[in-house]
Amino acid sequence: MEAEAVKIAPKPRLGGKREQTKAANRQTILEAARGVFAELGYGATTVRDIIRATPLASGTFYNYFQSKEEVYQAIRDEIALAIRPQLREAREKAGTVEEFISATFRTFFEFVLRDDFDLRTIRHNADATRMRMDTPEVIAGFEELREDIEKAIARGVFPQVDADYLMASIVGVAFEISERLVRREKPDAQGAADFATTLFMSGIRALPHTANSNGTA
Amino acid sequence: MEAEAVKIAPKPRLGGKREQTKAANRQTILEAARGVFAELGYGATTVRDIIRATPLASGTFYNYFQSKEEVYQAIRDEIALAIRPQLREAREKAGTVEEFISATFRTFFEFVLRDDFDLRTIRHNADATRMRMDTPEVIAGFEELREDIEKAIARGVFPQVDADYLMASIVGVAFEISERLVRREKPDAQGAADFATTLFMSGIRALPHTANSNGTA
DNA sequence: GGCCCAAATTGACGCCGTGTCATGTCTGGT
DNA sequence: ACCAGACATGACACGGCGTCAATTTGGGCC
Repeated sequence: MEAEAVKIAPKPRLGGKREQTKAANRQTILEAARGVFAELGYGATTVRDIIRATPLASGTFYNYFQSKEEVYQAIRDEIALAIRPQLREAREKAGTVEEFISATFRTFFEFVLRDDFDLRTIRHNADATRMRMDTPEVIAGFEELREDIEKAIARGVFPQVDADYLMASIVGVAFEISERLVRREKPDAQGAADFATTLFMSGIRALPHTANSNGTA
Repeated sequence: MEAEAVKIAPKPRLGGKREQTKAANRQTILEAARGVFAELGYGATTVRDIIRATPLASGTFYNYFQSKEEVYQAIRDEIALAIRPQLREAREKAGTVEEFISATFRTFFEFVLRDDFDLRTIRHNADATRMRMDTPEVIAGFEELREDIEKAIARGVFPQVDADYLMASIVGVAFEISERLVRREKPDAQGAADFATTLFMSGIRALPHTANSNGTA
């Protein structure tokens, strides 16, 4: 028992060629997958398609991922892990409800406009069907939002509302509006954030009375 | 050429056994699919699984649907076609913004609580991943909502807001809250509708200050 | 009833994606 | 130089996929 401790810990040197290759292969697969998902759409993509877009052998794929679902998850999780700190930071700075809400929406919409993965990937679904998948890290982001709301309530910044439903509402509005936002001719993250913020702060009647999706007066 | 016109028009008698069997087969497949989707989850289900839950042969399946996606679409579309008239009727009666919003949410949440298909089907996805698919008829329902909002604006009932974003917001809140609603120990459609309605009418600050998802004071 | 054609059903078939595993190759430690 | 273990490889067995020639069924017609 005591002697084993020496053999365990396979010394993961950061410069080790082994680790380098592993990391490189993982990235190769992920990048190939991004391309294939974007080209064929998630549904039509097969693990074989991903491997073919790679110099690797089919067996190698399964050393890194169990299925295309897991690859997709990894990609989405990467995105979620990139935006979550930004959202947290934006919300932490908020001293008022309005700042909290406004910063959340603006950060989210700006990120969505920069990241075109979702758009290209999900759209290619057959016909008019739309799809949305929330991976564990995305869902964890939802929970973070709920926690931040609860903290804000505890600090007295927020009224004492149902944090779960409020989180759900923010998430729902953020995702659905962003879907329309990216399709607009001149996508305006700030405008979308203003709309959502006003809605949450004061309701429908306070929304700007001029804007229209077509720009028609 | 001229004689053919007589033969065409295959006389689709409503009592014809042909039509009856076709309709019955279609229903058989749809019901089997509902069961299999609920049991295995959408992702894991194969067309073969659906056929096996049926006395039919594999080839027959393809006389009715092209793929499991199409079966799923048919099921969702059926649901969408069932709720859309209810939503339209509820909104048509509305004389004020509040009635419009309130009726939409209440009707939707009550329907969701009655219909357990989504819940059982989508959940079974591997791990924690969540999924949502919007079929054409569902999307058509979104458009109906947008039209109703535009009509209400034209009638002067609604302020002149961005109907597209407002529709998206209502849809997003409705779906995300309903997801939480069905998981609550004592699901309360009216309570959820009140929450959403208040949010849309007057914003966060007007939300009831007592409710909490856990019921903890 | 008997006849016929078209419509619908059947299930075996060829194709392809899946995940595995025995074999081979390379890395890093001694 | 040598070895052990980690990793890559691709052939393989399995099963789902969509098709299609053969068969059964339905109904119009006499």
